[in-house]
Amino acid sequence: MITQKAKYALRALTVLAEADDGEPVMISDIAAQQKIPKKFLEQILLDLKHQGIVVSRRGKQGGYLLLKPADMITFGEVLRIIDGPIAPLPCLSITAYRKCDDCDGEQNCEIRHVFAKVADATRKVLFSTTIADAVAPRGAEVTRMLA
Amino acid sequence: MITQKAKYALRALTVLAEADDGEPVMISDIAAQQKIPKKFLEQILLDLKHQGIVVSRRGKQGGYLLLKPADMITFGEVLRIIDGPIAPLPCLSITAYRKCDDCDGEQNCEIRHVFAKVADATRKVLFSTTIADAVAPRGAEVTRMLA
DNA sequence: CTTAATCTCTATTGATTTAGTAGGGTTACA
DNA sequence: TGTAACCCTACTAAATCAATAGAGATTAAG
Repeated sequence: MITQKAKYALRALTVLAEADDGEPVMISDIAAQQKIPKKFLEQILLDLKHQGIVVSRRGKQGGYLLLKPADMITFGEVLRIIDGPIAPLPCLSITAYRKCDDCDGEQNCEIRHVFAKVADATRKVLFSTTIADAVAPRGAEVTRMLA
Repeated sequence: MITQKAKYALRALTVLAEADDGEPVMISDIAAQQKIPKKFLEQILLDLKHQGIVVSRRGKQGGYLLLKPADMITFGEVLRIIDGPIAPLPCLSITAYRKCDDCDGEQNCEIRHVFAKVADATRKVLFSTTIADAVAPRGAEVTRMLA
């Protein structure tokens, strides 16, 4: 299960993706629109800012904007920032590798082998889907495939 | 990330799969062989027993045995018992479906749509791999595919 | 029939994570 | 210079994780 926080982050980004270019969106607007507790959303957007996903403008007329185009922001990178490693085992994580203390001999660990396949399949989906895909009207994906 | 408990469960089952047919294996032997805290393993095996994965014999010469052949026990069903739902969102769970309180209109929820693909991919791997696969010598899978 | 070995079950515990809340501090537009 | 907005840190209640503890039930062996 992904955390509530990650769900909030993804929803918030879709709001930013739908905003007019260069027009900052206020935290309170995003919170209201997506029913996200405002103070919690603040933290989330701050994280996303620190990790180079969004930028902010302070003071009156301030708010948040996407730093990169929506079709350059993948679900995978957002999940990594908010929820941490994608991999189901520490010894399979790309960003936070840690040897399993029990299984010695990773090459021979069949459990690892199975979960490596899970991790691959998961990454394929998460890193090939972007915020733009989440905003696109229904059927857009199919349309793109036929083009 | 799967829990430590799930990893222990899978390892314990591979030990049972490797035991001679009809020969019960004691908790302490499994614990020693796989470096699992014995009392913790007790609980795990009890769970697996209640869920019809293994059977036990009490008293002297007692121990645990697989209830089904190892190639009929999938990683997926073990994970469900120990860690709960496979799906990354409650609204995608087969065994523990729960409507997301925020996203109304599941058909139109694009986040759900993306994670549905993740869930499908994960299930494909987890329910097509069995304890027998985890015990089989390296390369067995390839051999089977070429046959 | 007693004893020791073995599984059975429930409760408890400490650490960590999750999902927020709280409350100032800082910036910048008007 | 006021005040609307983001910035940042700390705190907390509840749940989950990874065990540990200990009494009870069952069975094989002597």
